[in-house]
Amino acid sequence: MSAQSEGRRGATVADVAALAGVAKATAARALGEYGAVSAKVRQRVRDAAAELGYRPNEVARSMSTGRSNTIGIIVGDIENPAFAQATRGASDVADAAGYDLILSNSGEQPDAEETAIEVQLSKRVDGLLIAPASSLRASNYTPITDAGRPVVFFDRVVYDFDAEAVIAANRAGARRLAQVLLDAGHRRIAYVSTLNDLEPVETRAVWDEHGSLRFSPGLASSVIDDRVGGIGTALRAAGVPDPLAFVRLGAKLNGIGRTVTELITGDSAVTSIIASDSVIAIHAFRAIRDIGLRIPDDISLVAFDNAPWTSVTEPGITVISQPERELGAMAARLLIERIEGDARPAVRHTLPQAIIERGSVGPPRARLLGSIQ
Amino acid sequence: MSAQSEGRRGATVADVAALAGVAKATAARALGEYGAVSAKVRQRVRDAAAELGYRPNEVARSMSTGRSNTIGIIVGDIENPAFAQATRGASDVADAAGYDLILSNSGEQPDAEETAIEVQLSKRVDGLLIAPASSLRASNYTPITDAGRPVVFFDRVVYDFDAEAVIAANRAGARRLAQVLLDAGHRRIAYVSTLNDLEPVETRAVWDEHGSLRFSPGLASSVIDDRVGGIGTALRAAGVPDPLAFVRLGAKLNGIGRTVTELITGDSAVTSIIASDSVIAIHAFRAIRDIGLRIPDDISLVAFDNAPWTSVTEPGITVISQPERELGAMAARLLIERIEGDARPAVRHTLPQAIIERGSVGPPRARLLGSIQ
DNA sequence: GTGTAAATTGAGACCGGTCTCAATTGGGTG
DNA sequence: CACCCAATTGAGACCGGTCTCAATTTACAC
Repeated sequence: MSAQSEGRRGATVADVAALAGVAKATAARALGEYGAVSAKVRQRVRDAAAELGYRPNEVARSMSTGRSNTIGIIVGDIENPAFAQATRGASDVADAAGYDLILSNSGEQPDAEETAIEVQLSKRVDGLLIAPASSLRASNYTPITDAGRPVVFFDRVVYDFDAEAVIAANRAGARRLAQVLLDAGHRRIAYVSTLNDLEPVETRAVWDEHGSLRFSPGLASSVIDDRVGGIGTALRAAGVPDPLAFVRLGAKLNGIGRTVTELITGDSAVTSIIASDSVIAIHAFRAIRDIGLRIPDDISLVAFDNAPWTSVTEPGITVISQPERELGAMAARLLIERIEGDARPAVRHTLPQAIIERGSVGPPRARLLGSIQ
Repeated sequence: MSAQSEGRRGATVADVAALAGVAKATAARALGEYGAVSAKVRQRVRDAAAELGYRPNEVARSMSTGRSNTIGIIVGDIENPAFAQATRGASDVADAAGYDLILSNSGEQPDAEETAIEVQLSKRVDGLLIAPASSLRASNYTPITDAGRPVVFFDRVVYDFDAEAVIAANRAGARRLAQVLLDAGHRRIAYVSTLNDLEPVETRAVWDEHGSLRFSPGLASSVIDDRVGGIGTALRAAGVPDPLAFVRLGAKLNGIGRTVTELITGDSAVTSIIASDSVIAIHAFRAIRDIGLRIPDDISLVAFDNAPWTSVTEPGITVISQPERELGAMAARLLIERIEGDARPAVRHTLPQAIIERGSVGPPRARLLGSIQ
């Protein structure tokens, strides 16, 4: 007792066995619910365990079984509500199946992600759930399969790595969002994202036989790749001459306002904006208000990500809502199946997005520049 | 090589030692950077390790050192942005110090929290970071100290448990928020929280010699305890007769609108509302708009939690912003210090909150009931 | 009462590191 | 060149479980 309160090492199977008067192996069987033990002995062992306050040492168990009942999850930034929701979904599934989650933030840096993976593998996680920092850097993930561990990607895909993935139907969602604007009469539609992709998008565009826009090589984020592709496809189908003219990648967080202002008031004279996420949307919303324009009368604004605030502004913002939580949950389910033996070929699962139409889309207004300032 | 790609167990120190032609102990020393090894041997071992693709097994290391370099973190719900931010803060600090985070969600259920703690202790975490599900249930945490592990609470405090804690200055913040309303002339000030506390608050109120409001026993959440205490103290100091009259705890998420509507239009005829968090605030905001009232002309609304949307509504909402990230970061710092030997007596650290005044507070308006409907 | 198969129990190796302790090697000094 | 002390290396125990295999007990049939 005093030993216990002094923070000493807790009781072990050997201690329990000694108190119960049986062999270590027997006590272990009774405690671990494996192998055959007579009812009488089991009870005796359990009583002994209770008396000593025995708590199984999972580290030791992992040591001999090679299984840790732990899953590694690597997200860009847990503060990002999308990742937080996906993590919650994964956590609930993992929890129900008896797994724990080791969380790492990559900060969207492939190098940081690489070390995070290394650390997690060292800790002998049974599998990994990853929102890839870059869809282009397949080399980050080979150590995982080399170590014989399964990995499931979520939210994003890695182009040249054969692994299960669960993503949202961004291409369809983007097409839908663009269509809403097109239907309202817009032709000058901008898309703003913070994705930092070095090379210009235009030169990589490839239009396939169905008139669908693809990129080669793909964009650094498969999400943005799908969205730009979907928007471009929709615009071109509607006969818009240069579908990629108003795509703005690589916006800096504190430069979004300026980017938006330029798009609206500059030569581009855009009449509507698609924000790639709610952070961009909020900056765009403020920028539009700051230059004295009104939504949807002067400018239409739509966005990905059904953030709480989009329903509370006046007007509410038309958005695409993402199945974030289910993304994480499904990825976790798939991963656990693989951990427990499933060896079917990897497939990419695509979860539908929903459009939530609110009041931020109206007909385009003729060039505004003159009336401003 | 083929063994590796077949997902076989990786190389061990013994394998490396054999290849380098030294004893296991020597290889371990060279690899683990402990003990003395000649430069020549160290190089030979490193080369061998590289050749075999050796990756240290942290589980085995934990087994013999008793240290896991892992910290358990238990939050109510990682989807809650406050917890997500605190977790990020903790994660960054932990990461820099070489620790990993095992994340659990308690769902604010003390029983779930108890099992989460049990599991984490079984995994031999070096210490725990906990946002307590209940400030009243100290018994949940005795297993931690019994196991000789340190624990640091954050966001909330546990009244009868002696452990380090990092919390925000909610009492001061609440007083400040109430004062803003009092200064604008309000006397009928409501406070709405979803905290589910069984017993009525009034009967537990204790006014100390300085005129400060305390509760005995304390409220189930020390955060709400501090806030109600702060508000009550401010109201009483301003001569408001029954400071607790419009405190509404236990609001159900989908009943917030009704609660708010009743507070405004019912007998209470409240002229201002303090929302305990941004979710309540958003419901209140909508409810107020739905009954056709305007902020701040008809009703003043203030809230805890500087959620993004509060800056984008018209008008913006006056809020108290919480140092969430720093809460987690500081808690992690303190925990790691304790893990690494610090044994100073536990203290409670209080981080300041900031008030952000926007446009949601105006002078009170005379009873509105007649003009509604 | 005896034989046989099944059930239960015990002994000890093993997982992959760390760590203690003794043995060996090496360098410097007189 | 012998001697002493420090540095380096090796052998093997240990952490706390699991698991294999052999020994022992039990149950049941004849």
